[in-house]
Amino acid sequence: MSDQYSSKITTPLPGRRRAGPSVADAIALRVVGGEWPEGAVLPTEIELAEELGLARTSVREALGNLKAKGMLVSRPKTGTRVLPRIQWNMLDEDVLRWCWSDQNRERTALHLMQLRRIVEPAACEIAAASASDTDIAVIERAYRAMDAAGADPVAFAGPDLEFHRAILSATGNPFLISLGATIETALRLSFELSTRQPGAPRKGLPMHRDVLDAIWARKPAEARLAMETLLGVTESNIQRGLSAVAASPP
Amino acid sequence: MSDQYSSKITTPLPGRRRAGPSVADAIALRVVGGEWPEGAVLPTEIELAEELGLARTSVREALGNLKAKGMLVSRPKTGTRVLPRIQWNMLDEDVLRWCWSDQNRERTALHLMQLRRIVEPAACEIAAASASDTDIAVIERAYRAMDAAGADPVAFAGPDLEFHRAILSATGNPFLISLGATIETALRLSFELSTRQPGAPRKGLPMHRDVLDAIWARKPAEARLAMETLLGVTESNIQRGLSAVAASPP
DNA sequence: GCCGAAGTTTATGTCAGACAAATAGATCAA
DNA sequence: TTGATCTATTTGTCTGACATAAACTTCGGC
Repeated sequence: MSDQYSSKITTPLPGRRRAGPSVADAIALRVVGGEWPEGAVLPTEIELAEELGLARTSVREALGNLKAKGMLVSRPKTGTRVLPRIQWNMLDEDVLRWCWSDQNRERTALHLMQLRRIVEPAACEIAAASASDTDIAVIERAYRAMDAAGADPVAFAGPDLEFHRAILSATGNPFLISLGATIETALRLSFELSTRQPGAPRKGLPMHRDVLDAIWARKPAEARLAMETLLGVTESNIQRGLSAVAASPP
Repeated sequence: MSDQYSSKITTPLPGRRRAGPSVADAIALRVVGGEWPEGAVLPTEIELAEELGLARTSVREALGNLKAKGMLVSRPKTGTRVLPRIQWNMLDEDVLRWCWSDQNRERTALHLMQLRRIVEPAACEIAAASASDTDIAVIERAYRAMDAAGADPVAFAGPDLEFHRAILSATGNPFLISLGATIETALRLSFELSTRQPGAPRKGLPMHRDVLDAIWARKPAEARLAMETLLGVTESNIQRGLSAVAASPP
């Protein structure tokens, strides 16, 4: 019983790389890249496996991943089809990341900003009304880290993300918390855009302070207003970043 | 080449049922049911396969599905662990459906309502400002179908869902559209709750009319207000439904 | 007796191949 | 022409063998 693996067929198989989730990445990027547009049928699993140099099992795993995110659907004989983009779960971090490498990321950035201006002020209001002291302490710690980062945009980014995420978490609403993950990904992606202006992050610090103070003082209306102000400035930063990119392409 | 399948080993294998996505359902329900709490490591793939009477491949497919939704993570030797619920993608339709069968669906229902009151009035405002005539026509068609359904709660539900979904779609914002799918699932799930009062749906019809009229008239502020009113009534309906369930358990 | 290095164990990850089931498209009969 | 049947093809499932990684154990040196 201990030598169940004694039959040494042992095909050496030179490269047995551990592809991991990058297989799903590879296929997803080709989908958003338009190689197979909405409604198109992509190659059979066997063909994809040959093309990628993988086993059919691995390709199926990746395809199953994309199916779980609403990007694909497959039926016997018919094959695997690309679903219309409206059905994709854009709130999924991976889908968002993949779609970011789209031709028009400008529109995506503005849509994300629109979402943030809907969700974050409301979350701020709820947090000011019902956050626990622990929740507020997490927000404050993020603020202090932003302050400590000084003018370094890279060191500033992490605590900035954490600040906004902590506010969403402080609502105690699981759906808003999940949205927080989406927004955090969005922030990370649009980081390059919003920091084309060298001093921009540091200039936003007082507004973060206003948000924190309003939550700390348990004043929901003020907290909402402070966040609206902050996001207004952020949006114009991003818009300026977008025009800068348009003026001097990467 | 045509007889590549000529080697007839042909084990009859009595039941080769096509389990489909119900495997993921089965495992996910046991996860949300608390059989394996957050941080716990669940049985090995082989054990799960034996227990469910499936092949390891099928179990892996289901587990991969749950991994894609942020519920599980697995590493060699360590096994597959349940991630903390904060990391679950609650905005995914499947995750939402699975979590609905939780012990405290009351809190979930209220959190969903909180999300709706944040998102839908804002979406209404955007739709009134920028929806195309086609978008508005879709909303109007849903309204007419609600009207035609009369007092039948079951016939009323479908167009009701479509009405709210169409408004989210009319924003043209992919993220809000994805949220529409989440909210539609939420509506479908909470349908039983909000219609414990027999005449409740029909009574909400005029408020839907107000929303439609405001969008039609391109008055964003009014549209937002009308939706806020509608959701206020909906929330109290759901709350009454919840107390009714608490009073007389199913 | 303590500690680091090497071996062992065990779970997931990957590969390969044989069916099973479903179904779109072709074929054939009334 | 039309409807039922047959066929080919694609996804879905099962089985089993390894590959890889990491927790655990063992053992040698100090």
